[in-house]
Amino acid sequence: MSEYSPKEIESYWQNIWLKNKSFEPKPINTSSPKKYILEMFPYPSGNIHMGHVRNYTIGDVVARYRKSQGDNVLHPMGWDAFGMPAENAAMEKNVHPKEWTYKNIAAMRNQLKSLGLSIDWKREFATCDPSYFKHQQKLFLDLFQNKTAYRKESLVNWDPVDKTVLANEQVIDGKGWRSGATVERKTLTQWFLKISEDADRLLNEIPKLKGWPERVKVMQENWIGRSDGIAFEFECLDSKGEKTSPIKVFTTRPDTLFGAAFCGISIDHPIALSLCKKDIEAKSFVEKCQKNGSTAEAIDKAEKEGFLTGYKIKHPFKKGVLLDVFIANFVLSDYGTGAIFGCPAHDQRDFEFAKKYKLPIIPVVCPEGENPKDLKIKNEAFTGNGKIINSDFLNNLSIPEAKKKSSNLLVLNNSGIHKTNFRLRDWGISRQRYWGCPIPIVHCKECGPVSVPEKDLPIELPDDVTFDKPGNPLEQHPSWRYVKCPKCKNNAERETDTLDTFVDSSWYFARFCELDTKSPTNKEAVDYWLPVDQYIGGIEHAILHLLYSRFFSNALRDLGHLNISEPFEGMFTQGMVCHETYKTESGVWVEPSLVIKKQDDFFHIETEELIIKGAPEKMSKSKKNVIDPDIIIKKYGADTARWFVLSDSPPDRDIFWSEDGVEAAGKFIKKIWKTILGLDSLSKKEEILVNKKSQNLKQNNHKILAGFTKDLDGLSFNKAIARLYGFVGKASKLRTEDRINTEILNETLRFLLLMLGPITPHLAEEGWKKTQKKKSLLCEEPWPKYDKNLIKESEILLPVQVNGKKRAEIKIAVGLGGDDVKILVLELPEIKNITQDKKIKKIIVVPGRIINIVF
RNA sequence: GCGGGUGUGGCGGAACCGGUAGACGCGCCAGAUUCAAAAUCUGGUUCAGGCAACUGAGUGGGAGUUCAAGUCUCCCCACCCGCACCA
Repeated sequence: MSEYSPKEIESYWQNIWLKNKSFEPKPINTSSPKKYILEMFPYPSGNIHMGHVRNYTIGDVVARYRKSQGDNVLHPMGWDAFGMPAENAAMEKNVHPKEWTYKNIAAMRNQLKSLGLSIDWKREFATCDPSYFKHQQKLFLDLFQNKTAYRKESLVNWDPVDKTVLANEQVIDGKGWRSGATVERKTLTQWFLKISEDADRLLNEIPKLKGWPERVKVMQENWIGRSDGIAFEFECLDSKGEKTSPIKVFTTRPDTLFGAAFCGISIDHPIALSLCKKDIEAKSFVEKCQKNGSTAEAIDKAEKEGFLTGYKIKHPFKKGVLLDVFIANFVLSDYGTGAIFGCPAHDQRDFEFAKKYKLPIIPVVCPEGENPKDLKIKNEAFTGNGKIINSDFLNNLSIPEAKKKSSNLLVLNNSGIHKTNFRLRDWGISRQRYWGCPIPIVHCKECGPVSVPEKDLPIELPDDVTFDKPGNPLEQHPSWRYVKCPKCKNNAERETDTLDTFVDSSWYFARFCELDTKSPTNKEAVDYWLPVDQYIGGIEHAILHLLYSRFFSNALRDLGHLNISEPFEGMFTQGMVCHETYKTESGVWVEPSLVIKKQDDFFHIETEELIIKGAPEKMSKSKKNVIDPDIIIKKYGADTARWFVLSDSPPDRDIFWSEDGVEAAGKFIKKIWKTILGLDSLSKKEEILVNKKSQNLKQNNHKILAGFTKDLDGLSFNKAIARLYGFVGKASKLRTEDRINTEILNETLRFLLLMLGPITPHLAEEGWKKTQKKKSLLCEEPWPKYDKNLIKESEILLPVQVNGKKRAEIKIAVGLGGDDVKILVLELPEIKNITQDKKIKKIIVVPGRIINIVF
């Protein structure tokens, strides 16, 4: 075959690799170093999209390259298969979630295989396989036993029509995204994992994550949000002036206590709750606050408001001073103690509150260089550094000194305790849904929540369910739901909540190490393979998935399933795949394939309407700017698609899909194929003599290979591909009359094929078979070695500057010393012209770099 | 508001430690081939001026350090992303 035909060769090689077990790793006792390469597993929506193509191509290049470098590579694939879309499909299309999911998996598996990925498919599993979630249930029971998993009441977004709990992002303008019903705040008993207990470790280990992008680490740090402060008590008087139980507050700024103007408590603080029972106004204020949404915008817009309770607190340092206690809408109930003291001069929220209620604004920190007497807090609170003023015994201290001194006093006199608070809350894992991993707990009136005995695992989902009624079908399935208590054998009920799908994806990477039937992980296998050396996925999982996985690894270590706490040694976040967007004048999105360009304007192919070209945006169905990978693979082949998503842009940046770009990639793939055949036929000419051109070619071979290797090591695929363009360009120009030495030609061809291997594996493999005498597979070949001595030049072209401006070039021998170079340079006609009668101050010679003449 | 990132030709992007700015690709222009087109091949392409050799300007803007700055320092500007009443 001389015509390049991806359709035939791609599926041919995919089958050969599979038959040959090329991508199954060697046994774990091998002497070669291990490399675990993993891309985030996909949700089986039914079709792969370009984001997957990019993600999995990047991973595949790394995996294939590492393998050729002699590493024992694990590169598995699976399915994040539980979750809402399957239930939505069940409701909309009347198809069972299980059937829908497995059908999608089958389709997507084929699509992924058509990309020619070096996956060990033997390890494939879906999180909805009972053989997977059986072990997850066991893990849950372990976590329940060691009290990492627990139940508590919590406020949830409740959709009264769909009878389900909604995630925050499913609440749009206070209404359920599907039903449109007004969402209620409801208290439900939910399962939680104590991730907050691990907060310090999760934070402290971030700097150790050397192979992670800086921004992901910063995002996690912010998310965990540690703050160190002090919790202490205010003595409290009720509206009759009688002493009641003290109010406990948390602050990071005890140094500003002398600026305190009020005390704020949250709407569900015990004092607020008891007040609501007696006071209608208090009650209506609290209700008003509750109605206000919890979305970011609602919070942003909400004015700071409070309700004067009549309670007063005693200032701990100022004898006889009493401050009002307000129920305040901006005090969070689930952070700190749900109560604060307000210092308007040095906290923006307190400042706004004080303005509204005309409370005193006393500055207690004076910025450096300002006169305390002139100091006025006008439009915003001052949160910067300075010296303490207006604060009695704290005066003239620095902020840290004042913090220390006031804290010590609070510890002595006001039950103060040094405390660290985290923004990170415990992880709510209950979902009132059918298509998720059942929680293996039975609720018994006598015994409480009881673990299902291990021998009864897995608790599978019942198949005979319908989705015509709102709510969780598990609740409406009596034979599944009503069981005997494993402990006392009395009537009891199964837990009908299922697990958040983030639980499924928090340990799948450990399961891939070995699909052990007896236990969640195989100790020997995880000890060998983990941590994942290179994890690759989208930035959208920068916080939750990665944080949960880090937490889970540590929890699993405590349970003896692993011996690492950090699961991902290297993390890489690839950019999105974007495409131009088109809209009609009335704002309706239009598919790019329906748009035609005439001169400088765009028109609809069918309706001939004027079309407005919008900014390139992430491919999404709603914007109708998706390109189906299937179509691209059918038209150009997988190698072209792989080439395109790797070329042009660095992998961590967004790429812009363009028809011209793919077209060009397709053309170049064909050119590579022709070049392979050309080199092959040239190399049959038996040239023994080594001429200048041969030598140049040999040097080029080794130079390109050295650069290409460096690029792959640094994940700079766009640069690697740019090198290949040059390499192939040069190789394609070689002619019989050049009389290139056969051995060197063979080397050119061999280097080319091996470099192509990770990027366009089918093309490379086909070329290998056709041109190399060895019967081996290219994907089993070791990476070629370049000769460092060959890369060194004997002569180099150096730029010559005059006063920092390039004026000439000079070719000199590499080892030539400074003074010799100076003499040569001054003889150059271009330089003579300029320097003529001028006095030269000095000549700078940077060996191998540049020459600069200064006058 | 806080935090992070980015800014280089018409476009995507190269440029190691400060040392020839614009590699490579797209697009565009010219030529070869062809009856013609497609495909392919060859060459050109930062901008301005010039027939040309050449000259001047140029990495978001401004200052600075240096023989030399896209790269280092300071101050601005624009855009993107994340978080956001966390006391």
